[in-house]
Amino acid sequence: MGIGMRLTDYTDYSLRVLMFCAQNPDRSVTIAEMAEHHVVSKNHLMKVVNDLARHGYLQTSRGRGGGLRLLKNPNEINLGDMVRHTETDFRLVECFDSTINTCTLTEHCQLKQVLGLALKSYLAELDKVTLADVVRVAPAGAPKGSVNVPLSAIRKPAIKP
Amino acid sequence: MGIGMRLTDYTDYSLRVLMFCAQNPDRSVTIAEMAEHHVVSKNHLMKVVNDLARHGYLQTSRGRGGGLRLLKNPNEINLGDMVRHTETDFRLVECFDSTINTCTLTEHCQLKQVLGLALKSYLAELDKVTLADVVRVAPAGAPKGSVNVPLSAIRKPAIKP
DNA sequence: ACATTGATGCATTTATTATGCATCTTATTT
DNA sequence: AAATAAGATGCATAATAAATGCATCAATGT
Repeated sequence: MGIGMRLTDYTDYSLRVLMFCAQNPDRSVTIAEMAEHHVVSKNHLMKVVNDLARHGYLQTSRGRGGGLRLLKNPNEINLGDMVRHTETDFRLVECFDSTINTCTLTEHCQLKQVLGLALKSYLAELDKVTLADVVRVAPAGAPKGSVNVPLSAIRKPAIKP
Repeated sequence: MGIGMRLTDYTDYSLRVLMFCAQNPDRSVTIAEMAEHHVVSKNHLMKVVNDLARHGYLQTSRGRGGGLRLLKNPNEINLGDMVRHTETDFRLVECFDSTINTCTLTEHCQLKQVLGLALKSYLAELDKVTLADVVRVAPAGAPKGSVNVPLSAIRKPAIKP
């Protein structure tokens, strides 16, 4: 069992899109291009890109010559914020709904608070980091255009004794 | 979208089982009892309990009068360890599998490390806490035996603008 | 006009989790 | 010894969420 602390591919691709844009600041990149590069469906990236645009990360333009551009400087794009946007469900254990809860444990149970602190700590760590920190420009002569591997192909089953 | 940082019900119930046992140190508690109290299927709890037993948290005994007992002191049971046991998938973004990866970004991409640090920070926070910290014994006269609500009944859809 | 590119909504597939069922083992009680 | 009360185990099914695909529309440049 366990889905645990895993982030969605959605978040993963959101980050990749931003990284890709950050690495190509001098031009418009297209969804098709990234879909090919990352071996994801265009449709999936569409939504990712669309969401990023809605959140003000990207400027998009249609038609020939169109594509995406970062609207912010990479060093102004915070990973914590990103993850807060793309990951929607931070429910952890919402075992105690105040309206219906009658659990005896509740009054003295600190679980919720503890997990809340842990999550806070997780995000705080990401808050320290910007896109610029994770994307370093490739040095001249680095192999370009190599093909990426789709996430789905490299999923390894969680090993559990 | 987003499953995000949510812990599984499995983890949630694991914690609840331990908490329940911790609150009844003077006797054996049964799975059926907890299933009723927490409104979960016995089958589900069976696995939870079984796993906890395998990991040395619980002593189980069959037959009439049997049930569960904590094998450790609540203050020796660490929440970080617990979560590491019950949550199996800490993959985050395993976008870069060394054996097949040819992504250009990889060499200069710090994403993995950054997310790793964040996770570390999350677990470190839980490492500070023991079962004893989250379970405080109810004061005399507190209402006993009130009924809990199954997680499935209180799931609220994630709201996203 | 046409081609290219993103936008949107809905449908489908896949993965994972949660739950249920059947059967077996172990212990206790009578 | 038989009945009963527990947990152990494996397989099957259902529920949920995520990933992907498809169809159609809107905008923009040539």
